[in-house]
Amino acid sequence: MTCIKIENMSQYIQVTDDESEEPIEIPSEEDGTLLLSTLAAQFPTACGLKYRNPQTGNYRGIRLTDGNLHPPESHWGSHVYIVVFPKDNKRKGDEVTENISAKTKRVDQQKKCSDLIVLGLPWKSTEDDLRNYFSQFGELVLSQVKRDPKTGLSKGYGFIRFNKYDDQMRCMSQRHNIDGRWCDVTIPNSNEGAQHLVSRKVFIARCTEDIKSEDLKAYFSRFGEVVDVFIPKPFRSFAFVSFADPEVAQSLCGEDHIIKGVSVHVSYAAPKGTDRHGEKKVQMPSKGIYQQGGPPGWNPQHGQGNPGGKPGNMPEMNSLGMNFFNSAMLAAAQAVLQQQGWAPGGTPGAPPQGSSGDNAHHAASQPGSYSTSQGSASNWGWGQQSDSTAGGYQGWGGGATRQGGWN
DNA sequence: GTTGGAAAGG
Repeated sequence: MTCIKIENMSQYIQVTDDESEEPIEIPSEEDGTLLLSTLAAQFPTACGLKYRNPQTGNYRGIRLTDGNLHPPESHWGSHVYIVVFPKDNKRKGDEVTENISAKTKRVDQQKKCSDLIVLGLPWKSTEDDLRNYFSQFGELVLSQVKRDPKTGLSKGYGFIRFNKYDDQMRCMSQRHNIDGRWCDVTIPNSNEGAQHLVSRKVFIARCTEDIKSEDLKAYFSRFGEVVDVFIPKPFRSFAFVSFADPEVAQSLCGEDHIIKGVSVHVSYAAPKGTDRHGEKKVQMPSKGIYQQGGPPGWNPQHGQGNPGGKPGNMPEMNSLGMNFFNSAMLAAAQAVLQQQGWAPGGTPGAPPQGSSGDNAHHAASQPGSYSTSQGSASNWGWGQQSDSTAGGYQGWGGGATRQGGWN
């Protein structure tokens, strides 16, 4: 008489703590029971199991004796079992709906998240540096620095991703000083998601050629910290000014200001690549606006550092050290200011952090050294200004805006 | 006559 050995009754049981999620499969014992300890290995505080009875739609509890969970019939079947946790004081219904809505919310948050590009990184920044810095906004699920595959050198940008949309939005809503460089975080190749953010940047119309970037910075700094000025070359009678605080930018829009005796108009900076009517600009493929027949040239010899450059505040002066404001103009300007309710001189927010003679060195050793615009926020470029020729860069702070983005 | 500068993932 032979005993028929029932071979390996053990099976994998589908278990989850959330019905809206993928179950995990955990093994039963050979006698067909499931050890609570096996369950607890996956769900540490679990105290039992239940499953939905397909006939009634009700939950059924699983028998538990001595740390063994017993299959509802002779076997576990193909049910998906739900982990039961100690209840605290909560009513059952509350807990279930709470769990579900919390989970739904989390999933929603994740779905709304996207990879974010970080532009303007210091050359030396590593994945760890990014992670360390950006973790202050929330948990990161991605941190990478793009490098030249050959040399391994950073290309000066990278990608991060948050788990929570809220974290992502908080992160995108400000600029970041990473190791002395101002960096922007945006959604790559798209404005979506950043659309509702207010621009930090204003468009300055009716500029004259003798309004230099340092004039603009000196003037607009009274309203708030100016983090970038851009004047297109060749001269086109307009400029851009970016503030650390978007609200400052917004508050100036629509106003006329007198700078060096010239009435300039401040308005919203249209997203790049559109004009003020929001029309997309079409550019002939072969002819760039920069130079004949080629991609925008990038001039490595310009740039770098700030030869005789003088950081810090200077009054309304040009590179020759002349004071542009005669007192009549000053009075006029201040009258305008007062009429507009502006208090001169206030500069809220942290000052640009200097510390980056350093980057120039890195930059110098970079391939293709497009490091020109990576001047530190504290570099004023007084020196560059005077000998400026075509193609010269004349801002200072780490390239505030990039293609396709607000700033 | 008045809307941008380097880099956007193999």
